[in-house]
Amino acid sequence: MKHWLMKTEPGEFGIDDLASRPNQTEPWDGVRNYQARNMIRDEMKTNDWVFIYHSNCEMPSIVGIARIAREAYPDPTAFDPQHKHFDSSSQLDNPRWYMVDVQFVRKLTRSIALAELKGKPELSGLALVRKGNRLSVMPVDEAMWDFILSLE
DNA sequence: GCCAACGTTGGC
DNA sequence: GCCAACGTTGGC
Repeated sequence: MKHWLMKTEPGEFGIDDLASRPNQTEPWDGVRNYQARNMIRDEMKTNDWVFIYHSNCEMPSIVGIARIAREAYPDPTAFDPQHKHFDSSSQLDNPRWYMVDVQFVRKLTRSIALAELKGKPELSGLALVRKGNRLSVMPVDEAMWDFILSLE
């Protein structure tokens, strides 16, 4: 069982939006970064745990927990010329971009801010706290996962 | 294959 | 809104 962190902008689609979806589940479309794509396509498995992280907002924070509800399948928004995330180089018979379905589990009892995470030596290896990090999907060591939950 | 230009991410 | 960091593009 792997552990992950996935970023989302609460102004676009936040943890509360996820919780209010049918089955509390949402296709995590729009990932257009190869490193993130490779993890989504090749490594994420059903029932893997996910931290939901709010980025690009007043207080960037880990806000909740989700699980992988469906393993990788082609991201249809890449095929739709009308869509914001359209990519003409992704072909139906050779999809370039993939997505998973993510299901809400629970919100944290308190949001844990990036600023707080940055101060923890236990998390120095976490990609999220490293300067210039732009990955929207990243693995989280089990030890770090447990440590972050202990801050709750 | 190099690298400058450009676009995007995302904290602050 | 600013800007550093980083990824992608495309000319050569």
